[in-house]
Amino acid sequence: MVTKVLCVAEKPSIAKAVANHLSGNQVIIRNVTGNVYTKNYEFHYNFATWGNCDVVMTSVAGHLLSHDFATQYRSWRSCDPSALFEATIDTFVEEGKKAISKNIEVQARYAQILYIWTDCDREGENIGSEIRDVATKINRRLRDPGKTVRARFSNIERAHIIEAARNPVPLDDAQANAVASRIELDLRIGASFTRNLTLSIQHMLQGEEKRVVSYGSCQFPTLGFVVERYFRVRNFLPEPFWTIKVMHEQEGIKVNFRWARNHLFDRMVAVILFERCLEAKTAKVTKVSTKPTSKWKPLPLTTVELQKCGSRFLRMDSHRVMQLAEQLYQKGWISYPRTETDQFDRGMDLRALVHKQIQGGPWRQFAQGLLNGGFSAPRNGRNNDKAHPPIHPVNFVDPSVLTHEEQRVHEFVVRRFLACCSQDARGSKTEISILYGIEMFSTSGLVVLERNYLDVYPYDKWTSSQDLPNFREGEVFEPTEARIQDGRTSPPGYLTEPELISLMDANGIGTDATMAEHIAKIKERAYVETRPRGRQPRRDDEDVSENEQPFEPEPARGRGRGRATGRGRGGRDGGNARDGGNSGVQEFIPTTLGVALIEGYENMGFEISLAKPFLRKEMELKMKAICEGRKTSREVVQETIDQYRAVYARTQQRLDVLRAVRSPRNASSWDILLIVK
DNA sequence: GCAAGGTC
Repeated sequence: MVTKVLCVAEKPSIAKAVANHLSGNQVIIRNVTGNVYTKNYEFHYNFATWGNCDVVMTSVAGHLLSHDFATQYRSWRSCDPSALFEATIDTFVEEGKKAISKNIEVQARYAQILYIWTDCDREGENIGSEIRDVATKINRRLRDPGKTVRARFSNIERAHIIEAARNPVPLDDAQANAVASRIELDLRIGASFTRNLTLSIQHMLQGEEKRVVSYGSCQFPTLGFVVERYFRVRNFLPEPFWTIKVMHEQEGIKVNFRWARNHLFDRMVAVILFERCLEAKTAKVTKVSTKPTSKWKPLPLTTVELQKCGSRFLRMDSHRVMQLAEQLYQKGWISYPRTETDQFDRGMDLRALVHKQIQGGPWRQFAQGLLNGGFSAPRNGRNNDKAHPPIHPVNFVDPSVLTHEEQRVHEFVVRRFLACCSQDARGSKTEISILYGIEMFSTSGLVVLERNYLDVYPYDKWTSSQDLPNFREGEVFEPTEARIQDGRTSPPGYLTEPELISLMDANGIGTDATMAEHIAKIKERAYVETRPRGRQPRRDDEDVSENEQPFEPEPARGRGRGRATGRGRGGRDGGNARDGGNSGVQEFIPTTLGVALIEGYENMGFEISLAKPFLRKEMELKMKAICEGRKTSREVVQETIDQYRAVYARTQQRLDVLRAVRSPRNASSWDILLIVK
């Protein structure tokens, strides 16, 4: 008898791709009643493990099961919110997922093998266990050893998929359990704190009665970043500094030289050094060098990068960018938009993808140029989620069939991809150093020789500077002008969306798919407000000379106070230098309520601060411990709940004080701030 | 009315 194998992927696109590879196009496609996205692919396949099989390949759409408190706890006033720490949690299939789960049941009934093809990450392992739960309920034999397996795959390239089909492995229950703990903790802690905060504070807030004051393990650290920057701006103390400016005019060109010491915070010292320069009268050219330089093309596009670029270049918030990318993906124009991978797989035929783009669009000729010899393999970044390639166009679409907003995101994706397949920009950089007294000064100039990728990627700026006059090494001249100039350090700017995303990314707050949602959530909750950043006034500590090339300028805003440098950024990208041209990008300012919440929890004196990103990191460590068998999921849930109970109790005390002291009528968010402090 | 994580 032929073995029946039921394969289930995490999403329809994977089911389709895998079915295509395994079936050799001998496939029957059936619709699934009640869900327009899910399809069943029926074909034959000779598995190394089970021989010739009848295969049904289908998919779920993310998690199949939902979790919520038992019905008696659902109403907000049904119980004390702290009861949710131990309330019964029901697991069920939500209405919208019933058709998919029914399909699994029907297909699993006579299957001998359940073959899970979810993404190879923790969530995927958990989704796999949900699929197994549904299938084994109908068909208990699938619980027997070796009857439920999963595929290990890291991309959907043909040879790789066939290799994965050859080597099924067991589902990793430890990983699935780790996620189960995460789900339970987020639900219990989020719901209990949210109900408690809302029911205690709501009536004191102006505006709508229905305002929710929520706590979430991702919302709060996100808000925390905004508040922290806010205070860094507010508490900033400008510090005076002094610098020496040297200008020399040669061949009719005015050249400004930068002091090697940049600036000093001690006026006396600066004046003494300046006087020594004047005493020397002449300056001597110590170095003239001209070297080739290049500006690297961008890395393949990840979700986080797409969101940051959306804010910077398209003036769209990250949430909107993701919505549009999702639409473009579903219409089949771009690849899967949720990816951490910034490396293209070797097996991918990138030239074929470039070829599709010669059909039209303003990038048509550039794409043709790549095919005519301009092509260069993309750079490899450091990240690979082993599930999805970088975001790239998969088909040509006439821009006129897209909405205006779709067009802009699509154009960015296409241009980014073509830039990746192009060559670095090349230039020539000249550096001139002089010794004036015993002080060093320098200037530099740039000539762009080959624009290459820049021609298709207008989001990067790299332009030739003014020509430098000829200086000879050893040449001595009397500078046209030398003066001492004072200035003050200026505060960093409020947090921008690209910066916030970088911080979340670096601290593991949210995932590529959810970061934008957390940001949208804290706006919706009125914890923060956004406004377009106006053009920053030119800072006086900014050494912008006319012949300075814009290549790798000093970090944008917020150069610190000399010793205590700058802001706490931990991102890979932490304040990309390209921020230079981003007037109009949104900046985040916390509301009084947002500040009150963070301050309130920060000042509680616990070793765990709900506002800081450590908690999420700790959660990550605990999940790892479960995965490696060092802890059980029960232990982790129990000890974490105990920690939060302590914080909850303390919160409760303060909220009680707050309620007692103020009558609802004349209280304001400021009162909350004062009292929780 | 609540979280965060998948996904359409």
